[in-house]
Amino acid sequence: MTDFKPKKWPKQARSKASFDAILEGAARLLRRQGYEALTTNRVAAEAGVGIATLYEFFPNKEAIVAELVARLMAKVEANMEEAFAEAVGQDPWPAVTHMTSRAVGSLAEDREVFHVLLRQVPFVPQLPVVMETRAALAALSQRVRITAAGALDLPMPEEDAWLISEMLYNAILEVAFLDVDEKKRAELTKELARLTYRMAVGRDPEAAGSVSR
Amino acid sequence: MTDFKPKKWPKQARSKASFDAILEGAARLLRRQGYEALTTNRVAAEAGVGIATLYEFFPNKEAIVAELVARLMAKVEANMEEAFAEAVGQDPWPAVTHMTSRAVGSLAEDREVFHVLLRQVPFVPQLPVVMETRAALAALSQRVRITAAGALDLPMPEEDAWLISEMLYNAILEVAFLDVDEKKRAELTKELARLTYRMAVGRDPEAAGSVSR
Amino acid sequence: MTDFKPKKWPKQARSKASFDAILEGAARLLRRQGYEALTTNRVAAEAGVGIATLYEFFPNKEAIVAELVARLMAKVEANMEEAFAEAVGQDPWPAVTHMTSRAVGSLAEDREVFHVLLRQVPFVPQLPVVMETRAALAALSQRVRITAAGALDLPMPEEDAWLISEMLYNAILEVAFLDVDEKKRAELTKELARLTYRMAVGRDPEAAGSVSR
Amino acid sequence: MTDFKPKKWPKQARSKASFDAILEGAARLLRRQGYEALTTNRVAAEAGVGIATLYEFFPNKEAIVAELVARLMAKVEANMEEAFAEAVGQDPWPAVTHMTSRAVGSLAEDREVFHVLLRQVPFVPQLPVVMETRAALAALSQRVRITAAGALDLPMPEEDAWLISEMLYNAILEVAFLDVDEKKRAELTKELARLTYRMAVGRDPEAAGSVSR
DNA sequence: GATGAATGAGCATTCATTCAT
DNA sequence: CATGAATGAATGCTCATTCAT
Repeated sequence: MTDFKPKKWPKQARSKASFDAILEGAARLLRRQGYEALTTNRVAAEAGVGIATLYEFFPNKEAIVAELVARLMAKVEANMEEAFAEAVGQDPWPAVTHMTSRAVGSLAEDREVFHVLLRQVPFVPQLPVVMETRAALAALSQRVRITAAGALDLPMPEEDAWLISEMLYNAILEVAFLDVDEKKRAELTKELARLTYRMAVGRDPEAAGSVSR
Repeated sequence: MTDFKPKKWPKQARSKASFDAILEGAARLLRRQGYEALTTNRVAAEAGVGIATLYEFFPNKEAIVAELVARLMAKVEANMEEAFAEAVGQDPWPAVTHMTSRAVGSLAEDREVFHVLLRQVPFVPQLPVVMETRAALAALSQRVRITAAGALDLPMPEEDAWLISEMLYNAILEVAFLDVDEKKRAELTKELARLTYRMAVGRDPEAAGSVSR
Repeated sequence: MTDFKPKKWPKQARSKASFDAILEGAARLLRRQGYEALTTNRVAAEAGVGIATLYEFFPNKEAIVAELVARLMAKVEANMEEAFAEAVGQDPWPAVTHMTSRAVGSLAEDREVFHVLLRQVPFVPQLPVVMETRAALAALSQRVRITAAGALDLPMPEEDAWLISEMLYNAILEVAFLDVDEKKRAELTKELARLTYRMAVGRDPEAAGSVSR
Repeated sequence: MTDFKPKKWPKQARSKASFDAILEGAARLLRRQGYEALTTNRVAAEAGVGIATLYEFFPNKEAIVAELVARLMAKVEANMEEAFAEAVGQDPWPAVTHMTSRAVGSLAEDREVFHVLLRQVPFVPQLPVVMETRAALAALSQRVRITAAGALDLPMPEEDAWLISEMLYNAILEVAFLDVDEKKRAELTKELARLTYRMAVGRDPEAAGSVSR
């Protein structure tokens, strides 16, 4: 029904600037006032472009939000892939710690915007780009469990994996959304990784005798 | 700013009926059309009362939603308290299983409404009644850890407890929101309890020997 | 696609007044400025009601126009039926004169509005109520030909009847739309009747030896 | 108020092509979507020229339509003049048949476009070029009456001529607009000529004996 | 206690037109 | 000669809320 894609992509430098200004204006508005206050006229005003320019690029309000989500998620995904590459070959415990930290970190950079987008905008959680990013997270927890030596088998591997990824995803969001200093967030992130490890492997990563290999 | 309380409570049977009809109408509309379609005029029409009657009882749209949330949450809390009472004296593993199951079950009864309310309405997660219910869950995970014999110590008890309750809360919601048959939901719920136990205690509840190592 | 019926009909006297004011406002605007100037906000302003009141009764602009057409056409049809009753038993020539005159007269009363509606509004000629009124006119020319004694047969009765009614319909409109005094219009109307008679019967109604019976 | 003339006429071949493309684009759009869908941006897109190029040639939307009308009407008029020349010296009945047929034929070629232009665009019927073409038709009916031997006198020659030309003009349009095969259209056209003859002369062109009574 | 008619501020969206390149 | 990015005034329409009955 609603079209979530831009009408056309900017080609010239001049239109690229307008396009970006619109997305930045929308982000600023979301951050300051929430989704209910996001109106197309306000976005245009905030972006410093005419309302008609906005509609030159986007077919409707939803498409602006969707494109903003896509851009933000692209950053998150890039971060996650980088983290994944860095984690290759590491032991599972440092690996999960590192990746969780990168996930939280990349969301925390724009935490107010992510908070509004992911928790207040009805259609955002169903956006393909969001679901794909969640899928990447699901892979993460799987990987931990499989790599960890002596991991206790879970009786319903598929279901447990789903549950763990749901829990991890939501907890990552909650930690990222928190308005705390970075030290505190880092502590929480480490504990989150620990709890994930406990779920996936069945014991504490730092318990005596738990070193893999 | 917004007033989340009813203007006045119904005294006579006649007004009680209108009051209830409004809340039920709102719930039906949320279930069928989501929050975006919830308008005061439609609620009144769906409830079969005049729009002015609606405003006789509620100062604004938000107050209707808040009161609906309060009623639904009251049921959840009642269920949880009952479950808590039943769990007294049980071992931690059956206790957490039982309580998780009751939590999921009471939310699943009205899952579409809860889904819309808790994930699409901006102000609902911040409503006191919701935050209180979440606090109850925090207690649950704490209790499990403390009661379990030989539980592995967590390095940041307060933070870990918060994280576990966040994860449990969100996962309970996700499981309750799922459109699956009750058998499947029960399985997922049991696994959710297991994962919570693993997080809180540091080992699987059904692992051979109940003390790690 | 578009809905041409009022959303709801006024029940109380108060709303009846608003409903009528809207239609009258629309008519005034059409008369003064034409269809292009007919905007919902202007209609509401002209009618002296709030824009929301207008939308309380009509689902869209087209429905206002359609209802206005319906009301005007009802008057025309009533006039035509009356004229028909009066013409029963008369000779064809006075009968067709009389009926043409009534048709022209009832359209001329609101000639500017009819002009705009029937010649400038894309969907009006296709409106059922308009097509029905035209059908009534078709019957008229048929009747003349059949009743007139010694009428020369037309080689394609159906097609000729259709053509005559098209010509009569359009000429009635043109005569009614003319901005002339009533005497002049009456003269033209009589001549129009004469020409119609000539078409249908094949000779002049006042030619020597042309008296029927 | 509105300017109905092109801003400038194309001189070079390149601009001639743009100019023509714009008019053809407009015609295609009118045919497919009607006047309401005719926007300058769409015309430019359909024509494959930039919007600014369109405004290079035409001062506004109306001028495009007016020029399109002028071109179409020029074809009709050319046809009519040719037909007139061919009819010189013929008897009135074959003459009127021939000319009516040519009129209908030239309109029918572009019937959807003519339909939209002449019945849905407010200012088109008042355009000088249209009124001139109508005037040509008035001459036709006059000519028939005067040339026909033993024509019955009409009491108000001027008014009757005007009425006949109105009726003929509108009927020609209606027959041309009809979505029927060419054979059917030819039949209707012949009957239309017959009815015109009957109006103008007062008897059927094929009645036994060419003098009434 | 209950009603429904009435409302205006505000929203998403369109369109003819301009102007710098 | 040609362009496309940019625009603001204006349009159709919705919605939470009030008020006279």
